[in-house]
Amino acid sequence: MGQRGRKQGSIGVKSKAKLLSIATDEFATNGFHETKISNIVKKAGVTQPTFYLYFHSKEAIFQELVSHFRTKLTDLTKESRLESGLDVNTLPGRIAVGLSAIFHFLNEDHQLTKIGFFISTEADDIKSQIADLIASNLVSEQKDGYFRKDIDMRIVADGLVGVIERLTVTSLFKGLKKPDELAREIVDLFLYGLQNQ
Amino acid sequence: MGQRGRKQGSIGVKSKAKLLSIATDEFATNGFHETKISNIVKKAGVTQPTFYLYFHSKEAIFQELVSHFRTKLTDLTKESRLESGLDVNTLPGRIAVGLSAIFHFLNEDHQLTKIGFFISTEADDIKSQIADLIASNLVSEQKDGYFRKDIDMRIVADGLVGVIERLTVTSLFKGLKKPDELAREIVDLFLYGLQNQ
Amino acid sequence: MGQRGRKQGSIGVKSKAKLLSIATDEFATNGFHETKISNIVKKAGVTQPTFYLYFHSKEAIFQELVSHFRTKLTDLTKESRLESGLDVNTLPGRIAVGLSAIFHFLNEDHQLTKIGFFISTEADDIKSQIADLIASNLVSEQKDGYFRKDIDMRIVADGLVGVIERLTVTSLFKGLKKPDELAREIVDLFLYGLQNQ
Amino acid sequence: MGQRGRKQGSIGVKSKAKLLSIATDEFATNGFHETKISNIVKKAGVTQPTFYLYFHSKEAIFQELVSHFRTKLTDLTKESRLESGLDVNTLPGRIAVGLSAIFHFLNEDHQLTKIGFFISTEADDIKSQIADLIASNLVSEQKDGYFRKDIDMRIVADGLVGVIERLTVTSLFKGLKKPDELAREIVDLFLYGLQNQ
DNA sequence: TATGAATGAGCTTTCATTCAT
DNA sequence: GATGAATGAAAGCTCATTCAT
Repeated sequence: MGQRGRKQGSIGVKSKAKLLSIATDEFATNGFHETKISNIVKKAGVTQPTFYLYFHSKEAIFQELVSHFRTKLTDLTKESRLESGLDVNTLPGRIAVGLSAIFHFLNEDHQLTKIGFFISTEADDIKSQIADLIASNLVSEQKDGYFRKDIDMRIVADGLVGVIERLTVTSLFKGLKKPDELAREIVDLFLYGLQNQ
Repeated sequence: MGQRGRKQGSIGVKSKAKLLSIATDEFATNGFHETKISNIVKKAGVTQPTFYLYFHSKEAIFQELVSHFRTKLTDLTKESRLESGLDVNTLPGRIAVGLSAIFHFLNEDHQLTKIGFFISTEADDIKSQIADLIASNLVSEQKDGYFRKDIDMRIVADGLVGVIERLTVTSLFKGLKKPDELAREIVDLFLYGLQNQ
Repeated sequence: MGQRGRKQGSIGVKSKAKLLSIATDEFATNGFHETKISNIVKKAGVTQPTFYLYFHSKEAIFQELVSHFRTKLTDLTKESRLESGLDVNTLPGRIAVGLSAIFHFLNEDHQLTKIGFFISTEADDIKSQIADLIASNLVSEQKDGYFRKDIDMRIVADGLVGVIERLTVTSLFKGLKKPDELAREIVDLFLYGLQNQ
Repeated sequence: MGQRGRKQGSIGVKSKAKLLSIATDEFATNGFHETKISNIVKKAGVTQPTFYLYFHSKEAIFQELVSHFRTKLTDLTKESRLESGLDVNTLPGRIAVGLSAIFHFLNEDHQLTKIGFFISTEADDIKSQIADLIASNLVSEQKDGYFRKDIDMRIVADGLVGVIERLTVTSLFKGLKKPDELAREIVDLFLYGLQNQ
């Protein structure tokens, strides 16, 4: 551990934050392997050993970013479960709120989202975890009579994660839609489908 | 004329095919950077210079795999456009056919699919291209009156690609659903939605 | 005046002593290069700059240990010279006394002995110095008629140092023999040899 | 392993031998840590990767040297055991022969001897192993009636190893004595002792 | 008497790639 | 069609040491 793990004054905290922020950019832009510590520290205006004052290794700083992403996202997903006894008319709006919160988070730091969703080796695992949470929410909501019963919620949950992931980059990141709009449109699609009514 | 301007006899063809096949496995399993040429040639039973007889570079062999994937997938997508004047009742089945063909292809070579969809830098680009094609199909099908008009087909197309991508790994690769089932369920979801009718 | 020209109060003295003691353990256990200042200070509960308050450098603290060892050992060796006019019958006992004192010292602090005898670059030099002193003792004792004249006392002295060094680790440190026993047995061997009389 | 372990032509063998020889010098002169691979390859006229073509690591090349030393020395020691039924008058000569062979080997490559006896971490272990072999020889020779029975052969063996080690550097390496002389003098000392007869 | 923060200098190791044969 | 041998270029990481406070 060396000096890592000792108390840090405000200067140290600032240095570490700067390194984290630059690392986020670099990892998101160039991927893990193409990101060089030498480059990060150069942009941060410190030397290589300083980097190792705050992070164990290249893997460690990357992991710190991924873990933060995962925690935030799973928390938001958990919070999106709907209570029972809701008026069916309010359903679309209520679902959209949860989804919108997720899109807000994903939109907050594009670079971090890229890392968590596409760059990290855990990306797949994270998406599965989110899908699990969503599936569990959907099943319980299905039991509450909010949704039709003849559909496999595992498929819906996985599909929803795919939709979120894809629209995040194609629509949200490009500024084509705002989180709330996107949430509303997805809810519309998933609730009512494409059929000509 | 093969790679690098040399004529290749059957031995050369065999070596090249072997290298390609092993490379597919390695890239899919370990990613681009963790895949070492030294490892590929060891498993293929040839030396490093032999590798360079068939491929310009590590990038080149990787690109060969990705391009193949992209071509096959875009072709299949193009073929899935529906002609006009269809009976609306046959619609779900007809859509499912196209989708099923795509899942069949994705299921054919898991490793190649992983490369094209998740490992390659172009993954995002490929998905966008597929989404473009699907969007164009959907819009024209929408004009044919097959779908409701008050929905943004860009969103639907991107979403569909996300659904395909995600369910490919979570369901198809794990053998939980067959291509046809998966196609049918997705069509069901996208046509009729989740609402309790 | 202490190290580096500063007066040292009792706290400083304690810190320095602690550093020295921990350094002894570390150097003896891990060797010079494997011993990290960062490790020493961590175990001592101080920071790196504090270390440099008491010692110029890693070399300096090491040197302090080695010098102490050397001084003590050479002093003991000098004291072991026998006066002339001794009764030949008391000879073995008298020699053993000197040798025993040396073993006592070597046994006092195993870690320090390891450093002085095996780890330091000067180890060889120290042993040569001891051998010189012993040789000079032996030659003068030889002139006093205590030993046979047809033997090269340089060889005997060097050999004796080798014996001391080796038996220190193989016998003394393992607690197999006490200093006095060891001294007596060595004297027996060196005086009378292995021959079947 | 990379390319290591493949068949090597005569050029490769030469490169490896050169690296080994230079490494021996460097390790013996500067110790393990002060020896830099960069220095070894510079002196060998090759680049760093070439080094790793032949050796796994710095540790590995060092180990190769130490193992060779250990094997040679233990073999020689085993061969020095005396058969039973010898004329007691030939004893000193016969013992000296074995000892002389050992000194010849130690004198052959001073640098390698330094590594095996003083630089390697295993040095102590090697000496113990040699002492074990010698002890076993001595005990069996003692049973054959070649030596007095009232002496602990463990002590003699360890002592002898110390004597060998020390005289190797102080006498042999400096050219003060030849292997045979040295062997003879040591035998004289160990058989008859210092006493004035 | 002590520390938080930082660094200069350097080391081992890796890998894609190539040349001569 | 294939190989033994070699390399250019760099990357991650470590450590003793110091400055400002």
